[in-house]
Amino acid sequence: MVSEEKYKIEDFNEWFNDIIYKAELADIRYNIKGLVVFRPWSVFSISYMFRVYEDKFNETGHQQLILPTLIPEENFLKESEHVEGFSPEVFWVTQHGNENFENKYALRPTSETAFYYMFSYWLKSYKDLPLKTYQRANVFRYESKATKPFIRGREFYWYESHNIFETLEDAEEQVLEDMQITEEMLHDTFGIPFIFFKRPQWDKFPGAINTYAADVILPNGKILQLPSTHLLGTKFTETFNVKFKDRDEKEKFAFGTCYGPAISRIYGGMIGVHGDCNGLRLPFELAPIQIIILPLYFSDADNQKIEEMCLDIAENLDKIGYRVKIDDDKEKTPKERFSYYEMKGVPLRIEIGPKDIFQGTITVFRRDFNEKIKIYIADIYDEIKKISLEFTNNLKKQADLEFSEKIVTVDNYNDLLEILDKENKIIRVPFCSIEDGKECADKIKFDTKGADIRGIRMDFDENPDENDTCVVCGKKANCIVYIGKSY
RNA sequence: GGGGCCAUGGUGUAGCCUGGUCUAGCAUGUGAGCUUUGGGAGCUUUCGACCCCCGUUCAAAUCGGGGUGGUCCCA
Repeated sequence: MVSEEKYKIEDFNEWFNDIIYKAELADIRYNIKGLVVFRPWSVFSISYMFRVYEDKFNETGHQQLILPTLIPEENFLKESEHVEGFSPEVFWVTQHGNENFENKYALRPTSETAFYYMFSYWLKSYKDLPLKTYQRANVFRYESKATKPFIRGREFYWYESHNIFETLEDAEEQVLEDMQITEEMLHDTFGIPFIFFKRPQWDKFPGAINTYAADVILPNGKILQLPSTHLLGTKFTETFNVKFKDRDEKEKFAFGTCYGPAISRIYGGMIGVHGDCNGLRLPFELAPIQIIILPLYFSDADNQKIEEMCLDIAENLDKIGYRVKIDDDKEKTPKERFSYYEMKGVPLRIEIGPKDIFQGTITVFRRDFNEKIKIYIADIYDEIKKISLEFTNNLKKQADLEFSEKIVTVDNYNDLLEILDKENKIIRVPFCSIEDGKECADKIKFDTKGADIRGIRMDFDENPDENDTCVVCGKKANCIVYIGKSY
């Protein structure tokens, strides 16, 4: 692995590819481009993410469904903006055996056109609303950009939640709930800082009235879009004839939202945000092994006693409920085993050697601070409990600090260009409008070779001063936007 | 969609420009054995590779064409 922190910042791509391979997260040698094999170490954490997300959906009144992977072309073609947005990326299933299907089927790139087709059967009365559903699914998009394990694959794994409501206000409430869920999952549970933005009108989900998305900043300053939620209004309900009879006995179209946390991509983002020059760092709850115990044998030591102590502690920790493993591989020196488990992101490592036996201690290495501490045997379980409870929060605090340092406020166009060109930073500036400021956005994109207006933040109100002007066109600024280059 | 770079054992690479000496070097890994073990151990031994097709040539890992795959940058 690398010896300098700056490696991760300056050559994040190399770091990422390296860690994917060395920590055995994914195997990219599967012989279809953009489709990769997820290996046990990543699958464990990803499964955990799915579970906590599922609990959260259930808790907030969503019902779980399973819909088919194939979507008939006729469903897909119904909503024109949706078609236009997704068509270039759709995988089509066109034949069975050697015979062509009369009408082809899409491998779902997203499932609005499957859900709304069914909603039209299910929705009859205002009493059926709200109808909040979700499914766990793999979806397929033929990405033309370079693919990257977890971050951008042609098949990825997500939850998609599709909800319909009586009123636009109810739907808007749902968007807020989706943001709250994102905060609790990504930030509180996985320790990933982000900002939720309302996207500019020219950068919406195909078929949405408004799009809101969480942006994460990777160590190289590039932005990774994580969960997004979309206010669909009546676009899909009108297209699919999803109507209900209201209290006033009139038929009305329901109002829809959709929310799509791509778990595989969240995992990729988490790896990037928490990792360091020694490899992965995983939140305590997400680590496949939470505590690794290493006996340090010496030819002139009481190795049997060391071994017994390791077994004893392992057994007790296991009873308490930690995921523990002993690695007593005598072929590998301590150094090698240290590095290996640090690289894999195991949160805590217990070392027990002759010195520990002599002193009545164990040595604990904690991956959140990368430091070793001595703990007296009598205090082991209390201390480990304490560390385990604060571990994830420490990762989160470190990530929050890095995140805040990556955002720079500027008030003129030259500074904006300079910083976007030279530093791995996100810019915060006054801007004319995310409704009709596309010309200014295009100019920025052109001048900076690719930076986008990410939108206005949703977590709190942020207004420009009276005299603030758009850094591009000089008109009165009506919003504060954030600008950066995306993955 | 446009452009650059790359493809050699399980992995990372040298060799390619200037074809022959390549029976393909090095590191790591793998199997066996001994000594080690508090921050990627040492010795002995074993196994293991030139992406595919076509062409040039007496001769191709090396040159040319095509394909496939990877990777990075730009829209």
